[in-house]
Amino acid sequence: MKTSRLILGTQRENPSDAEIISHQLMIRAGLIRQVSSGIYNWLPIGKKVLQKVEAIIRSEMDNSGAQEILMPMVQPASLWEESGRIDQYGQELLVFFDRHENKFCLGPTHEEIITDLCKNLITSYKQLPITLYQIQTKFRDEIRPRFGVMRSREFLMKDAYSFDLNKEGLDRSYSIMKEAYTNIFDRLCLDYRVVKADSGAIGGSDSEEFHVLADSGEDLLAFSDKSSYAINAELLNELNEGQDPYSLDGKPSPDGKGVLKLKKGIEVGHIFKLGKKYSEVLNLRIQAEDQDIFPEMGCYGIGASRIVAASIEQNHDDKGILWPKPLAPFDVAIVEVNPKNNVKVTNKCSELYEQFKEHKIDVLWDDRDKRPGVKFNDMEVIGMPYTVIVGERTLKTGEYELKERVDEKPKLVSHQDLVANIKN
RNA sequence: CGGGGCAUAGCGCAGCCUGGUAGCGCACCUGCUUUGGGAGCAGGUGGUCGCAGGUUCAAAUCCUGCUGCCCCGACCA
Repeated sequence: MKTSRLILGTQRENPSDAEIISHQLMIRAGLIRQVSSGIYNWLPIGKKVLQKVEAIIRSEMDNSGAQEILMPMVQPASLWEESGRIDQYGQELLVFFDRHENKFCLGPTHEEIITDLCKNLITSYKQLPITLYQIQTKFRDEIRPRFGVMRSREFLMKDAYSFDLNKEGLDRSYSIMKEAYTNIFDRLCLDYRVVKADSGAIGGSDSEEFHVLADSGEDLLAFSDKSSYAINAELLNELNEGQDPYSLDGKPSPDGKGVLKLKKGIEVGHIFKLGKKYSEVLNLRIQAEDQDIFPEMGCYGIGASRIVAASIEQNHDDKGILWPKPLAPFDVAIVEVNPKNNVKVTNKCSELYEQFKEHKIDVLWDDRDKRPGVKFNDMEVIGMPYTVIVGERTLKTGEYELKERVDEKPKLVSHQDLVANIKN
């Protein structure tokens, strides 16, 4: 891709209404533009990053044996009435009517739909265990959307649902999914923690949250300094009858080992053991050997769009985003210095551009007739992991200037090392 | 929903108090000069001043109502 054709959408100034760094940078780097409160357009660069996140999630989900499906965003409200959640969810559920005056809602989650689907799809216990997942747009009419895509009303989510014959099976499916989550967040290069959590409106028994550590996080997490004990402070607080969560700092850990330390986290994943809650209420009955059973269900969510913001919270400097390589929108940028001055420079860029493409390196060639500083700044704010600088200065030497985003200055490398470095 | 703030060009803002031709910087377009860290000069494009009503000869500006957006709180797989 050449920048002369790419809709970059970078901006020099911070938007006045963005408070946290990831929101500011997502707009300045041209990842998103706001449409309405909590509703965003994803521009080309942002969409590419989002797709990288999706691809990692998809590959680990597939690897775990889960099967991808796609469920509708629009759901009949009758299913929510049947499950009893229409009142429980309240106004966060966006309800509307079609031309026949039938009541529908925009799906904030899909337990009802998937359970209903499986009523016809799963005809025998021999088909269990099964885990189905989708990556899809959700809508929750949040009381107060904020911080860009961090807490938006419309957002991209991976949600998975497991069905097992019994509790032991559910434990297995749950731990398989937990392992898949660990792989996913590792590959996403996030600094995260797994904590015990409140299962909230989804219901069920055990539940754990995956939190990206960041000062801008909206959740308070408590960790023991001597053991692996970790819990959402909100939940611990409920157990301790509503005291100030911050007062937990320094208190003895409930597991008796060490004292509690507090940190803020961004919830990017949540896994639940639902049990029979939905299978019973929606009457998902499956034939087993000697009697019908209600399968033990689990559900597993990951906020894909939120991960983009969370990654930026952990990876930025005063110049812009510092994407970890697996998330970067491109592998490398070629900055062409003063394109109009010297055809040889352009020819060299063209040659490199083709070579990168042959090596399956996703390359962005900044061929714009702009001053070098403008290009450097643009490539830095969007967080290109590598930039090759091509200008008259180094053209003759036969070496290449390769600048890593995290480094102050470029280093001179041979052609062979250039490709090797970028692919590493 | 309670409290606070904002709404004027794609972005950032001034003008409003004291009514009288809608402005500045950045971005964008054209030309010339420049060229290794956000260039200079000259010319240019782009606005129902959030919406509706009112006062007035005249409203971005004064009055009333509404809407949208942001922040704090409550809430939140």
